[in-house]
Amino acid sequence: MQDQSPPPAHKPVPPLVSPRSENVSSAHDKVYRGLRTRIMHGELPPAHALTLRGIGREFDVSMTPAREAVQRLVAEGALFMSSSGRVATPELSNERIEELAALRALLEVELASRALPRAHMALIERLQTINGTIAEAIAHKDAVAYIRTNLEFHRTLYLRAQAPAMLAMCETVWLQLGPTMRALYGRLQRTELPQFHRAIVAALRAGDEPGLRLAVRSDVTQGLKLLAS
Amino acid sequence: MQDQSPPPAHKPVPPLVSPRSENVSSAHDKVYRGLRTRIMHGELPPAHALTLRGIGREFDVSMTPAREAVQRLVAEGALFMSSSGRVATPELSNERIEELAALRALLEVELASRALPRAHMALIERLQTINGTIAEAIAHKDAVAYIRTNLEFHRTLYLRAQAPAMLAMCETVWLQLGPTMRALYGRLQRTELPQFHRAIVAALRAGDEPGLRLAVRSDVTQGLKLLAS
DNA sequence: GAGCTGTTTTTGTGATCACAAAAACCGATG
DNA sequence: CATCGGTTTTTGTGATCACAAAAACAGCTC
Repeated sequence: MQDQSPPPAHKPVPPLVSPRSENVSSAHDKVYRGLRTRIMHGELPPAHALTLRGIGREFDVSMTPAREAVQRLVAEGALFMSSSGRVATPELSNERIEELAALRALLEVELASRALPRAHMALIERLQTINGTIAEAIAHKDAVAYIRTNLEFHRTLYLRAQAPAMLAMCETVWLQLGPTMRALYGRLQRTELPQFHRAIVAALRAGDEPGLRLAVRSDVTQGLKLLAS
Repeated sequence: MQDQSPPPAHKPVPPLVSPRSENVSSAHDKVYRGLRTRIMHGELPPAHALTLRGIGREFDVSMTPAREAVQRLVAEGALFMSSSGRVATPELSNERIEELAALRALLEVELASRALPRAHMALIERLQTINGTIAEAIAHKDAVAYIRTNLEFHRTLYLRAQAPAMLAMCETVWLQLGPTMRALYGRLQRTELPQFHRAIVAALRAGDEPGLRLAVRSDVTQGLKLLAS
């Protein structure tokens, strides 16, 4: 009976590899950001289930930071939590999608309108470059790359609006739509490049505010109308 | 001091008062909702600091659910977290307040517009009743009651819009403005009852959509314009 | 062979603990 | 009297554990 009653057992101090030095930015933030970009970029399909222990294993942290990250994403609508606490990416109803599309239109038209007077040449050229990257993603039939670069186009423009709270709300909507957009563009297999993006650039160049508002509204609305099929 | 040398003895199982039976809805939700309504209703001034252990003591839970609730509120912008992890109610800059006011106008005009075709007589009468309660709160110089009933007026109307995602975003904005509204109305000491609320009710009764949009926009904007003083 | 029941595994929840860093405190010194 | 130094206290962070409930699985009966 060598180890009959291991009295201490109380070894709660694990490695402790000295987490200081270097701005690790708190482990749960790493998990939060990792999951957030994955969801927003459409790397996860709708109704994809996640487990806290699985997340912890993947990001090499314990359950505590994983839970905080998940809670935060649930609060933002990026994940849905069942009554038993299980979390999964949302499977949106048609009414919900239409409502989120209306929200996108409302917010993004305003953001674009505010960005217009501050849009200089360098910004417009950057937007055109991004448009080229989007065309590449479409040519490669890479849905994730398409979603990511498409959002980058919009964010680049809206950053000029100098309206951080409004942009944050906008990104929350994108987050909620992430898995749905993946499912949508995944089965859509579009081959044309976004026509409205060119209209946006043209309106910016011309300083045409009504044209810009219409182009943004059309771009935001068009993709999400196809799901009625 | 007083080296008790507390023998751990490994007794991690506390009372465990059988949390089953009854839908306790998970302890952190109780904390979240409690803090959320307190912040939204303006019971806390701006820059009011909170501690996890203090929250846990107040709601009679441990630090874990308190942390989750705080994380969630931070994600929604209801609390701000310093780099060292301390949390406090936000002290908004003037630009931020103006931006949030613009967001309120954008969202609430749309919500009111969507609610208009569904607004029946019972709703209009309910709104008038709430207006009476608001007048009482003003008479009693009760800032918290004023904020609470004022938000109730708006929420009652917007619920008819059948747009839950939009209403949720709207409430997030209210949440961020809670402490600021307390500070504002606290030192304002207004005695007149809200003129635009009557305009909203009148426009609803007349089915006048442009009038409704203008009235809502004015009501939302007016209060927050005074802070330039 | 299909359906149901009892068991086993998985999973979320909340409490506790050790630790690091920030904050508060407090005394000594110029 | 103010300021600086060190010490003590407070506070957030993350890991771990026990437990309950849900899910998965197995075995048994009809």
